Amino acid sequence: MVSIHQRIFEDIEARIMSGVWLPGHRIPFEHELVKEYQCSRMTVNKALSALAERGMIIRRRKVGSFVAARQIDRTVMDIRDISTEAELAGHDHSYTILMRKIETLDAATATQLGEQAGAEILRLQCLHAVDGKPHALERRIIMLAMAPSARTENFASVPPGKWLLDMVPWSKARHVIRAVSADAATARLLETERGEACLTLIRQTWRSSRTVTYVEIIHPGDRFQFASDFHPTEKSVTEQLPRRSAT
Amino acid sequence: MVSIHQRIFEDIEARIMSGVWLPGHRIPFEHELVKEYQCSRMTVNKALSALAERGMIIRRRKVGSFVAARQIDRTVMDIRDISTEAELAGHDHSYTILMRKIETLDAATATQLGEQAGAEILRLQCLHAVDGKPHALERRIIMLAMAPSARTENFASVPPGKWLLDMVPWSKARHVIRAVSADAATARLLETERGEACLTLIRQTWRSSRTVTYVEIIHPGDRFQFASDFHPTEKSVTEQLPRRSAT
DNA sequence: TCTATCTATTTGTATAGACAAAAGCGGATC
DNA sequence: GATCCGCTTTTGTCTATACAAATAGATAGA
Repeated sequence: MVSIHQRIFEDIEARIMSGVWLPGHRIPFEHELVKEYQCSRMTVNKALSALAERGMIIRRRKVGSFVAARQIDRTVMDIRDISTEAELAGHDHSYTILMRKIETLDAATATQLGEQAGAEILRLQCLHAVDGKPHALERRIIMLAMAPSARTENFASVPPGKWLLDMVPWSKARHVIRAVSADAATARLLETERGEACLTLIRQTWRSSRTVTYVEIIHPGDRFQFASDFHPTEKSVTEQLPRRSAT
Repeated sequence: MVSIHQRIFEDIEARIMSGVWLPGHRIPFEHELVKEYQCSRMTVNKALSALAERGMIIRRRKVGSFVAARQIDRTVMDIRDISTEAELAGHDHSYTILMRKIETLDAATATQLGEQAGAEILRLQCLHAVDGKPHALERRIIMLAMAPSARTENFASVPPGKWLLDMVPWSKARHVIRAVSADAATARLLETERGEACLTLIRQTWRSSRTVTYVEIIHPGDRFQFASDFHPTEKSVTEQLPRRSAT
């Protein structure tokens, strides 16, 4: 039992995905689809608007709707908290806080983060293990002004990444993935060779244009990779249970 | 000049993003918003449906609409063709085809790709340079059964990645990002040290569950990184000019 | 020839009204 | 208490209609 607009959506989507309608091809005008599907224009419009919203077609007044140039290579990557990721994959996750101290932001780091030097920060270093083997080294800075409750949190039971996501709202995130060679200290902690290629994820999150946290997560290259499947068509169904209101 | 449904959308979005309405919070019922904005229910419905489509709220009949749990850490990563990327950044891009030969798929590679050994493939190796410096080594396999026109294409004027995107439809892609140490051959081509950390992107694309192409793109770690900004709210505006129809 | 204006077409937005589907809730019954 | 039934609320879909905005193409004018 599907609705009409959904059927129109899927019919057109299928023709685009299968290559029957190639990029640039003009999709029937709304009034033509109205005739074809025996429904009102609003219904057709809803279907086409959804396709446009999804980037599959482009619509221009007086001109028509066209199959969009292939959305070349934009992919959605799930970048999860390590503990969440390990759990999902059915692995065992543990972590150790190696360092936790409150200091003030030095000039160099401040510039790097785009913040004022002298701001009070919590600096954390944390070693994650999956199934007993070192899996990632986390170096984190938390701006205490943006997350004051971090001052008294010892992260004994919840790892900092997860804790922050639950406790501190953010509005923008920046991710950078790079490959670096392990320096001596990192190699020792990760139980790998010095110079070994490591996959580093850097994440900086902001709330109203002020940094909330900055973190580097360094994975040994032989034990970790990012992967994502991408179906250009798929809806992002991320049903999240609101069964009980948090009032 | 914004439409009403857009204003409703943005008002609610802003309250969610700022943390005024936390996850689990009940959003006013449609009829309440109708009163507040002095508009019809269809208009309110459009705004709320869009928010739901975007995953920011969850709607349940008879119950209401609720702010969704924070979409923790899903980020959209633009993984573009190298030449496109370079152009966008205003850099100069050139490439050399190092190898181009037609062979049959050996057993090991076939297993890796999930295809039948013995299939005819085009094997390519291509060195990309940006602003005159080696930037990436591309090792590609094209399944000739899925892209027969590749047989006669010499990729002299259009790099293989771009050519494939334009010419060959695909329905699914898989991306893997990993860090590896450069072996001797790779290091020489990329003009870097052996053992240097490299950022490798692997992409495999399928059409109707058969591989179209498989490619490894190896970047020197000191000259490349993946980066993406993520605003949980933002629409994915990928305006692509259809000015001239390709009929 | 070039420019400004008009016109027709297509999409975008909005409305009021209708009914359907889902689901919480209370009451009746066993 | 457990189960079923019907009531009510809220969202989901659809229609018919209307006008606005954009704009390609035609037309008129300089």
